[in-house]
Amino acid sequence: MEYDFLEIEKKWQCRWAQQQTYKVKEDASKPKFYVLDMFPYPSGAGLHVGHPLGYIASDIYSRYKRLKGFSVLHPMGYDAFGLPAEQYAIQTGQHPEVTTVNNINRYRQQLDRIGFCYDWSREVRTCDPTFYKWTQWAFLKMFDSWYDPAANAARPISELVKKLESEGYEDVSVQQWNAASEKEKSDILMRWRIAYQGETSVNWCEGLGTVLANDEVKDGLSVRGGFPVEQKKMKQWQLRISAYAGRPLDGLDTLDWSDSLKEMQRNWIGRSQGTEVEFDTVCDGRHKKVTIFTTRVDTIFGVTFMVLAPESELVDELTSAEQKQAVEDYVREVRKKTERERISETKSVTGVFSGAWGINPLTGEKVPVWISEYVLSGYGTGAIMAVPAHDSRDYAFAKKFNLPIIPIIEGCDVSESSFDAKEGRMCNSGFLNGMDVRDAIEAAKDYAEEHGIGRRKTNYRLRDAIFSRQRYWGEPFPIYYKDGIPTPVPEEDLPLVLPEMKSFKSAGDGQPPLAHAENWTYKGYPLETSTMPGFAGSSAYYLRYMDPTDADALVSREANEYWRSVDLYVGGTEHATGHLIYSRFWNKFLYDLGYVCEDEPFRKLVNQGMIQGRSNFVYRVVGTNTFVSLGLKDQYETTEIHVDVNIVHADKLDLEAFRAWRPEFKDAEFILENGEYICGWAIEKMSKSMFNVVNPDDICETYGADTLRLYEMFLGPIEQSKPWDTKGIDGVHRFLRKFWRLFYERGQWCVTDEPATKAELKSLHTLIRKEQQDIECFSYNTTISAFMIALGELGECHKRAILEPLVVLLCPFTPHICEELWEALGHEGSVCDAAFPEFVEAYTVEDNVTYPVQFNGKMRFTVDLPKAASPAEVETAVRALPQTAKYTEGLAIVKVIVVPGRIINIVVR
RNA sequence: GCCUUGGUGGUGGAAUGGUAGACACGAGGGACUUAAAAUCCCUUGGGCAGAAAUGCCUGUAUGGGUUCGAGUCCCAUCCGAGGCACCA
Repeated sequence: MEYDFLEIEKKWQCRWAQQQTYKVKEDASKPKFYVLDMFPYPSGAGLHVGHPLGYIASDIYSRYKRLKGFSVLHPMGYDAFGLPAEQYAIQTGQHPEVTTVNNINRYRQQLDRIGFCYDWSREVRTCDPTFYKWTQWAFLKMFDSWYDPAANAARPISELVKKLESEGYEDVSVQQWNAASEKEKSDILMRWRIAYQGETSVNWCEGLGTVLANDEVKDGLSVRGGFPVEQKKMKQWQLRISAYAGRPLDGLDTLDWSDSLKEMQRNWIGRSQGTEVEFDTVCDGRHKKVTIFTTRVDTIFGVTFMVLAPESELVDELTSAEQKQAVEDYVREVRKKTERERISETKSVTGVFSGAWGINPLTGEKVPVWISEYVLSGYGTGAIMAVPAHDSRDYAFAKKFNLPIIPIIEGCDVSESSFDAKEGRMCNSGFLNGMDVRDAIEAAKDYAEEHGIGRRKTNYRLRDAIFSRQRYWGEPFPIYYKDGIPTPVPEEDLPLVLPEMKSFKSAGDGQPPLAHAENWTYKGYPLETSTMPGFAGSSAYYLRYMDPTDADALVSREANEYWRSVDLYVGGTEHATGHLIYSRFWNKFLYDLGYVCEDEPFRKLVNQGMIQGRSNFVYRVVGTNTFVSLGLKDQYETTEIHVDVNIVHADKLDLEAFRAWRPEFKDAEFILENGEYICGWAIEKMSKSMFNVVNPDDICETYGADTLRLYEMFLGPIEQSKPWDTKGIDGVHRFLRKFWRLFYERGQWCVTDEPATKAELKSLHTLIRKEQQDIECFSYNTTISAFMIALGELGECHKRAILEPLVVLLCPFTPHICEELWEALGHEGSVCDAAFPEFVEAYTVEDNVTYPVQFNGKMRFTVDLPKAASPAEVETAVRALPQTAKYTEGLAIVKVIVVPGRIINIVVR
C-alpha cells in the first residue's frame, strides 16, 4: 500500500463523524481538561491558511491530553451576529441569516477537512435564539443587579431598594425615595444598576449609523469599515464594568497569561492611586468648591493654575461675565471637532481663561482657572490642578499662555521641559521641604487627609461599556417601555426573537432599523429598538459549551462544577482589550450571583501569532508585455506587479499558468535567467488584493491535511508571527512518507515482532520525554524536529515494539495517518483512546556522565567522562586538572566537560 | 513620548551560562534511472592553511561590563514589531 493521504483522510473523517469519536461527556472517573479556541466570525471570504494556526495548536494539545487520560472538552462554534453580514444584507437585500448560514457551512467544510477533534454536538451560534436567550437572560440579571461596594460584589437590586426604603443610600434619603414616583424611582435605580440606561458621551459613527465601544474605535475610525467616529451625547444602554475595575486588575496576577497581554489589560483598566483635593474658587465674587484629582499632591506648592474640561458642568458656574463670550466660543469650537481631529492635533495647545480664580488650600494663593480640551470630562473630576514644572502637559500649556512655572524639586532644570521624574529633594514646598520626592508623595497625602483638604482616591481609566447598537443583526434587548419606564420582559418569555424585516437600513434619522419593524411591541408596549453589540454573545459562550442544550439554565450546576473554567484558551491578541475584558467582567458577575463556580473564565491563555502572506512579484518592462526575471530586472525600467502565489513554485514562475491567469498576459514574453523566471517576493498581510492568499483546501488536496497540520506547527513558535511559504512544506511531507515506509516497504506490510535494541529504545524514549516537555510549553516545532531526528536514528527499523508507540506519539499532530496505521497494526478502536507511552528514564541514560568533584566549597570542577570510566580514571582526570587550570590555589569544586576523548571545558566555581 | 516584545546563515528557525547554527527549506555535487518523478548519499556562516585527513582564526544588531566561560545575565546605543497615547 502506498501513502494515499486523500483516501485515508476521507475515510477517517467519515468514520470519526459516524462513530462520534470526539463526543465527550462529564466523566467523574477522569480528570477534566477544557481547551477552547476563540470562535470565528464566519466571514464570506472563508478560511486561509493563517486562520487554522491556533486551531491546530489547540487540537494537538486536546489530543495529547486525551492520550494522557483526561476527559477533554474541545468545542467549536460561531460568533455569528455582526456588522459585515448586515452591511452585505443592506447591499444585496439578502437576509443576514441566509448569508451567515452559508458562511458557516463553508467554514464547517473547511474545518472538517483539517481533521479537528471538535465535539460538534456542542456547537453554538450566537445568532441562534436558543443561544441568545441566555445572552438576554444575563442582561436581565445585570439590569436587576447593582454593585455593592461594601460586599465588593454584584447583588440583587432588591437589596438596594430595601436599603433605600429603610435608611437611604448615598445622596438619596428615605423620604426622597418614598416620595418618588414610579418613573423617578426607575431613574434613581438606573444610577446603580449594572446594566443601565444613561446619557453619556459616545462614539457615534455616522458611516455605520451606530454607536461603538472604545475598543471598536481606533485612531478615530471605526475598526469595522474605517468610518470616522465623533463624540456625541446620547442616551444608551451601558454595562457598569467600571465598578469591577479593581477586581479584574488584581485577578490578573492569578492568571497564566503572557506578560504583554496582562500589561495591555492593566493599561486599559488603568488604575491610578491619588488624592481628591478641594479648591475654593471665586468667580465674580461667588464662591464655589471645586474638587480636583491628582496623583501628585506633593507638587501642590507648584500649582500655578487650574484647568477644567470644556464639557464639565462647572464651566458655566466658573465663567465670569467678562469672559462669557470667549468661553462659549471656545466650548463650541471644541464640540465641533471629531475625535479624529482632536487626535491629529495632539501637538496644538488650546484653551481659554474662565475668569475665575482658585485658592490653593495649602498656600492660600490665588491661581487662574482655565478651560482646555486637554482635560477630559470623563476621567477623575474633570478638573485638575496644574503643576507646569512637573507635568509635561501642564508645561506645554503654561508656555503657550505664559503662565508661571515654579519648580519644587531642588536643582531641576525646567527651562526646556518639565521634570516629571519622581526623584530628588523637595523645595519651595513648605512642610515638605528637604524630603525625598517618594516620601513626600505619601506625606502630602497624609497631610491632606489629616487637615480635611482632601482624601485618597483610586481612579480607573476603564469606562463603562456602551451596550446598545443602532443595528438590526444583533440580540434584541428584552426591555419594553411602560409609560416611558424601561421594564424587563419576564424571564419565561425569553428568547425575545428578532423580528423578520425586509430592509435593514437605518433610516438615517439615528433611529435603529427595529424602530421600523412591524409589531415590535410587548403586551402593547413599545420594545427597545437598539440591539446588543458583538461582544454580548461572545462574553459567555464558553459556559454554554459545557451544557449546550440546557433549556433551564445557561449552564447546569453539575456541568459547570465538572468543567469549571477554560484551562487553555487559544486565540489572537486583538481581543486583549475587548472580548477578554468583557468576558472576565461577565464571568465575575455571574460568579457574584452564584451562577458559576469560578471567578476567572480563562486560566491559561496562549496567543498565536499571525500568519503573514508571502507575496510574489513579476517585473514588466515599461510599455511592453515583456516580463524580466528578478536577477536581470535592474537592466530595464520595470514595474512591479503582484502575481498569484499559487502559480509560483519556489519563486519560479509557471509561465503557462501565468499566461492563462489573466487575459492581458495571454501573449506575455519573458526574459529568463538560466531558463527560468525568478519572481521577487515580500512579506505582507495575507489578502486577496496581494494575490498571496493560500487556501488550506488546496494544501489538503496536494499534500493532505496531516502535512498541513504538521507544517503549520513546524513553521516556528506558535506565539510568533511568521510568513507562510509553501515551499518548505515538502520537508514535512517527506517525513510522513518516510514514516509510512517504516510500515510499508515498497507497498508491502513489513512490521516485525523482533525485540527492540537498546539504541532503538533510547531513540524512542528520548522522543517521549521531549514530546512531553515540549507540548506542555507549546513548543511544537521542536517536537517535530525531534521526530525527524528519531526517524533518522531508527533508520530501517520495522519493529512493532518501536513503531506502535511512535504512532501514538505522532497522532496528536497527524491523526489521519496514525489512525490508518493503528488499524493496520491490528487495533480495533481509535488511536485517540490509546495511552500515551510511558517514559522510561533508564533507556535514555547517557553514556557520558558528569562527575562533580568537590574539594572544598570554593571551587567546583565537574568531570564529564565516558560512563564506563572507572572511579580511578575519574580521579586521575580530576587530579590532573588543578595543575592545568588557573585556579590551583586552595580547594576547589571542578566541572570538566569531556566529549569522548577531549576535554573541552573546565568550570570553576 | 510611555509600556511590552524581538534582533542568530540565502530562508523558517534550534541552543537548563558550557562544542552556536539542531531540524527543515533552498542551493551545489553525486548515486540509481533511456529519461523524468520518487528515493538515497555528500557539501553548505565567513576567512585562512593543506594533496588529503584535518587544523587554525573569526562570527549571534553595536559598544561596554560580570564570569574560567555570554546568543543567553547586567548597563548604554541603534533598528524592527505590537499595544497605549492628552487618563492629571
